[in-house]
Amino acid sequence: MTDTARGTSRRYGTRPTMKDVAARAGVGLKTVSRVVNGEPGVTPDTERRVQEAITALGFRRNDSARILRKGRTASIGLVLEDLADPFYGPLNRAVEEVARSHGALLINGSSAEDPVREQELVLALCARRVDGLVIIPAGDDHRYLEPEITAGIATVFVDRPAGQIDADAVLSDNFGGAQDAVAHLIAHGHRRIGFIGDQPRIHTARERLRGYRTAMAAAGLPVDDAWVSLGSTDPGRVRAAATAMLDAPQPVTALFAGNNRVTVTAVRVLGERPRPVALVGFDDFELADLVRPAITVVAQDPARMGRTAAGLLFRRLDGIIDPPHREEIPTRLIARGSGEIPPTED
Amino acid sequence: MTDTARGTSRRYGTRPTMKDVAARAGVGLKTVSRVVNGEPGVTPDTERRVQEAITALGFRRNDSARILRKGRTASIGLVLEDLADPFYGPLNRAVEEVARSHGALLINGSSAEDPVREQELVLALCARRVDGLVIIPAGDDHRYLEPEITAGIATVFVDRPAGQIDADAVLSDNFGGAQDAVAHLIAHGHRRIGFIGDQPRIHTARERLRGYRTAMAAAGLPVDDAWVSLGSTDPGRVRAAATAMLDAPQPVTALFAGNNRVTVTAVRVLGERPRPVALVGFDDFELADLVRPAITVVAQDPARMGRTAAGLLFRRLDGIIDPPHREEIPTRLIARGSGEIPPTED
DNA sequence: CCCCCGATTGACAACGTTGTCTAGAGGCTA
DNA sequence: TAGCCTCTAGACAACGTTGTCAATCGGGGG
Repeated sequence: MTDTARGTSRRYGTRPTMKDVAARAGVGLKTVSRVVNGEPGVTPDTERRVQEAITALGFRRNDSARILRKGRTASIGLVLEDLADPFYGPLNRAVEEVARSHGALLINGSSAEDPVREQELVLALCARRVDGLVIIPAGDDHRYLEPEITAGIATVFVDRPAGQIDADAVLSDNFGGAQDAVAHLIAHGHRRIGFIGDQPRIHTARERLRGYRTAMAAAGLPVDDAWVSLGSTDPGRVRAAATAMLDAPQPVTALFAGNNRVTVTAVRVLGERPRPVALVGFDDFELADLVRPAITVVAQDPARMGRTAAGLLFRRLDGIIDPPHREEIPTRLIARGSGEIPPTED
Repeated sequence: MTDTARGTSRRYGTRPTMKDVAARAGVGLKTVSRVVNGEPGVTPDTERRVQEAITALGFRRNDSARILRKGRTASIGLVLEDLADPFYGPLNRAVEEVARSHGALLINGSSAEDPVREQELVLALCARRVDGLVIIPAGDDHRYLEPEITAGIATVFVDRPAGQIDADAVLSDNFGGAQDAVAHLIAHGHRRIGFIGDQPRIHTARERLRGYRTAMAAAGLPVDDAWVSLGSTDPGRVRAAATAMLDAPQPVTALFAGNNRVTVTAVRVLGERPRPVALVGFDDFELADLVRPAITVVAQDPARMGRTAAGLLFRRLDGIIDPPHREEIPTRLIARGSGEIPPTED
């Protein structure tokens, strides 16, 4: 780029800089910077001249340069499993609102539940020097983050804890919620209850299974291995698991679905069967009250999780340095009908 | 920051730079740059020394500086109405996937359907020098974008066209889809059909209303003003509108809901009424098939819209400069039951 | 034995902004 | 009127990287 192409006749794709504005307004570079940033010490007359030049040239401050100079990017990264998953919508939005209230932008991406992709994404965000990270982890080893955290990138894990490192985390009460769900079914007379959950490498799946087992044990009920199925939330897999439990010689009379995707598939499967089967799902979802029977769920509060996580992040960024902190968000059982169906024998 | 604090004993919050790596490896700065970027012309032995230094220091390239130098940020901005709205989930994800395949990150934010906030957000993204923008507009005047587009920021509008400027747009066939929906109801015997839609300043709401009116006119049916209600999608407003239409002396026998939020509220209202009322909704939604009756919808394809928009964006970024291009994505009527209910008189 | 060539390497400027420091103008006090 | 202080303004370096260019080295051909 030649100097002549700059300032006088701008070419397509070239933006005016403060230098150009300064030249046009007949002032120094720093004076433009002062006007742009609303710093004091500029005569009203000078300011007017600069403003006119800014408007005439269509100048817009280059935040890349500003970031480089100031060291803070005023942006935070959010890594979650799938941007398209409705469960993460409110969480995403809540994080965004908090970021916005702190003047920060949000960069986000999906890990697609792939630890490698999670790491790539996180490190790309670190290279951008985001001020902080909110991570819904896919992997279970986050030692790769240690240098970043040491270097000052605040990090908060949500929904699932970090693996192999000690970091802030905001989690649902998965264990307690699962206990409540199963206890609810037991209270309605069920003794053979199936659990279909997510892959066991996922922390929430393990915790919910633990809640299931604990509630069953607390009621003195045995658990047949055939009643427990952990794996992908692929509809085919879930459908097969549910069908197997329902067609067994001693079929389950109730299902506890480990997350909202499992619940949706379970609703479809149960709708096709003659005999009514009770169902409680972990995670609330829109329209759960419109399905017949309406679906009883253990509701999490994803918006609150997002708000809490982002709040924690910015407290850290503001220099309030505590030891890593783990926060647990309570769940709430919402009885709507499907969980109150009594057991029926063939 | 003193030079002694750098390179030898790093402090918390300070990251090593290429200069530090170079010093430690006993090579020049540019050689480190070459290794980091995988450029040719480095001896295996030198490369090894540099790699060791990188690992030892926990160096990570500062992309802010890189961006400043190279002029491309490898990031695109996505502005939509609400990150938490399930309709935008697949769109968001599709844009992200395309961005990822081009090595770009996604910065996104919600306009909350507020034109001022949209503009703030868009200009903040421009200040970050995103390479391109995908915008679901809230406002109807986008002249503020003209200098940015001239400066080379590629811009694609999705779901709704830009206002007052000529820009790429990817839209659903709102008019045709609405026509199909209403014609479907007419074919099932309805003559008094209500339309509850979004605020009239929103392009899609106007187009869908136009489709409604056209279909009615094509069947030679009059449209009573009391059958049409445009406004916010707030449940209270929608409920009131639906109730008024259904309680009128000449009540409507079918409802056409202008978007998924309206549809959901309509389902709730209709579920409370003794007399069955037909319903077709614009936008598909998860579980529409599980509600009883299952909901007939005009389905859009938000993932395809996102893919198309992002594809267009990157084609522009790759220098394929066409005149602004408008693409229309077809809709598809999915009959599930609620749209096939015949008219019933009191 | 000298020269040329390619390969490797590093010095230096530039990207556009902000922090620091200094210059100069003008007003006030003694 | 000299001296000091305040207020405005600009020169300059720095942020950490990459592009350009020149220097150095070793080897092969004449």
